[in-house]
Amino acid sequence: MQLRVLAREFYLRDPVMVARELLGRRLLRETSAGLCGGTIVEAEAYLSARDPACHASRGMTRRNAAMFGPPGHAYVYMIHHRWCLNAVTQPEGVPSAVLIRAIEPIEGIDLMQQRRGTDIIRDLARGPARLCEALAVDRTYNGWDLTAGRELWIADDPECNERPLRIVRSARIGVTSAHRRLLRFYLADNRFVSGSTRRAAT
DNA sequence: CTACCGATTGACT
DNA sequence: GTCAATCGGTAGA
Repeated sequence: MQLRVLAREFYLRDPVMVARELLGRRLLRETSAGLCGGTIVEAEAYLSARDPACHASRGMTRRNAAMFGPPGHAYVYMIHHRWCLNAVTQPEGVPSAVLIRAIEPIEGIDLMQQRRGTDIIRDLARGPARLCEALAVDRTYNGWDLTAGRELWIADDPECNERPLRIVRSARIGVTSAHRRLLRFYLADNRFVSGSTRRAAT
């Protein structure tokens, strides 16, 4: 089954909308070692200048420059010596993005097990840094065009689009500022979601 | 140059 | 549930 690559227009929108709609889509990675990837089950929105938790809220630096670039490209950053993957949203110059926090492994599970050093499928890509390790994503993919449909891309999943997804909204994980904002989205009752699966009180 | 911090994880109580 | 590891990015001298 051929999965259709998500086009630039998908990302040319508010990051909240993009975060919600990335759930159920397929994140894929291909190297000489083979194809791997899975269904996105958890994502967070980071909202440009007015969001203190957004890396770009205090202007452009060498690190966050990709966030100011065109939508549909990757923003890869390091935190606590581990890599995390974002998809840049909104028009060029508006530094917003969606952090992809977890996938449910589907393709190339053996390859991901090898990269992660564990056989436990639930631990392969549950959390943004584990996800990057499983997919062999590092800073060389900062700025990568996710709409190119090779090496690292996101595709539609017809099966997931057929049925309505049960999406839960909560506060973002590890974010100390702007805790009132509920900008994390995940699939209800999915074992591959990281962190707390409690809804934030409204 | 040095000092501090963090969108995390894995180990441990 | 708690907590330390560990180092690139950033700000500041």
